[in-house]
Amino acid sequence: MERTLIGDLKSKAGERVLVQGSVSVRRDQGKMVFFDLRDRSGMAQGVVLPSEDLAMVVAKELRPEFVVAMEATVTERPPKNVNPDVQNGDLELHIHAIEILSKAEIPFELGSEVNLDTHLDHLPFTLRSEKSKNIFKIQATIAEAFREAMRGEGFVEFQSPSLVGGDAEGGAAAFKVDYYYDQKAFLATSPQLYKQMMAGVFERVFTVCKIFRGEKHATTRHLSEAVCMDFEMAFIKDHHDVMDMLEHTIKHIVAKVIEEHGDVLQKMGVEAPLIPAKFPVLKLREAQKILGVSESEPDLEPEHERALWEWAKKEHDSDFVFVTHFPISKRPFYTYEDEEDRGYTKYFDLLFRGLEINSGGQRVHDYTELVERIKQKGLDPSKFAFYLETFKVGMPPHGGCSTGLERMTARMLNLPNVKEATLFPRDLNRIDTLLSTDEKK
RNA sequence: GCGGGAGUAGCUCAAUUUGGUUAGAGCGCUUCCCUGUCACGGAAGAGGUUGCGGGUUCAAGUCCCGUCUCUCGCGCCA
Repeated sequence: MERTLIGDLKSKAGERVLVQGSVSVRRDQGKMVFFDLRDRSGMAQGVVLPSEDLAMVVAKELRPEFVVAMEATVTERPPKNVNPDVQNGDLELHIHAIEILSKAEIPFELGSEVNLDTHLDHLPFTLRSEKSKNIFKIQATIAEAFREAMRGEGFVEFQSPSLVGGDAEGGAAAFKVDYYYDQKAFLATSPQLYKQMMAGVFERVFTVCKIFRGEKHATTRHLSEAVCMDFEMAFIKDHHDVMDMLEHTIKHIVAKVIEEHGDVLQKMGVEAPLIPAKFPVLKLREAQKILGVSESEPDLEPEHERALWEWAKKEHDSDFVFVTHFPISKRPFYTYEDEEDRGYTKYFDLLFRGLEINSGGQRVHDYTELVERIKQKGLDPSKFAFYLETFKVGMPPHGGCSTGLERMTARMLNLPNVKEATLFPRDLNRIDTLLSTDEKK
């Protein structure tokens, strides 16, 4: 018999079907046994009636998470037994035969509220909970919507290398790789330099890739391994072109998440993001003035970022706010200085509900200036010859930005810790062990 | 790395400001009862070296020191 998905049972009333899935709960009534059975398409109640002697023997053995195949007749429930609060509450499966495909022994009830640490220690199990499944389905939608928006604007997706010969940003701590005999190698902390090279090839490019940062700290917003959604575009006027493009992609992402998962957001008690007609934009110094903090600080502190969210909500009905014009001294060598606001950059951060989820801006595209800027940072331009060739062979004005996928997911769903929006989070203390077969110790 | 908080049953947590009998609860688990449950219900039961090491005391889950782990905040950043 062909497998029938639980989501399709409604159209099979009266028919005998084969369903396969996992037992969620068993309610043993003595002479009758009820189950909730779920598969990828949904949940339905099954019942083993007293007349089903053979099935009853197996039914008594079943426990939560047992994987089973059942032959059953799809039956409409009598009106008094209809349960309007659950999926398929108007029908049930009258079970004739049960085959146990896999037994299960679970550490605790699936979906119970556990501490983050416990959740992470049992990921193969806890990721199966409704909440986790919803989080990562939505995350998949975010990445998909990003790609959609990019393709719609003529961007070409490319694959960025993870093994690189140096640390592009200079600041972030890179993981060293011991492999090459005579060259240093690292895991990429950003696709930045490759993105620029590719903008020279296709004008408009994007990538969704892993980045690795070995920063020695533990916070609710940092991971050693994260996913970034980056794009880079040529022939821009200035950073506002990048911001407009970013705003367009964010709006597309939010709209698609609401369209496909609006009911889930509601069930999770999460409000849809506040999207104004136009995201508010503040220069760093304006933001500092609003917050009443010193305008000589080179960046905003997390506390200030959260305060700025309050401001954006109140003044602009927005969960998003751009902050631009950070001092050039604190930014990488490729950052474009604003000719009309010397000492400050055509760069921005995008804050979403008080957390930096994106940063980007216009890059230096003039070869001579770039060499000069590398020197100013105390770096050796000859070490950047490969990258610099991009500009030597002619490069249009360009810019781009990078969105943290986990951060965006976490803010979208009001998850306090970004690790909750990461399937298998790695940080200073955590990496999955007990995977290898030859671990003898 | 620095600073707060925490570590008690499989999970989530209690254990009276001021140390005191055999460390409790809910959920889960095991066995039994139950023909309409849907977080089923009922009865009984198992389950703990209170993270680890040391100390103070007649007496330590509780106080002190060390150590490990988790968690939150901060520098940095996606």
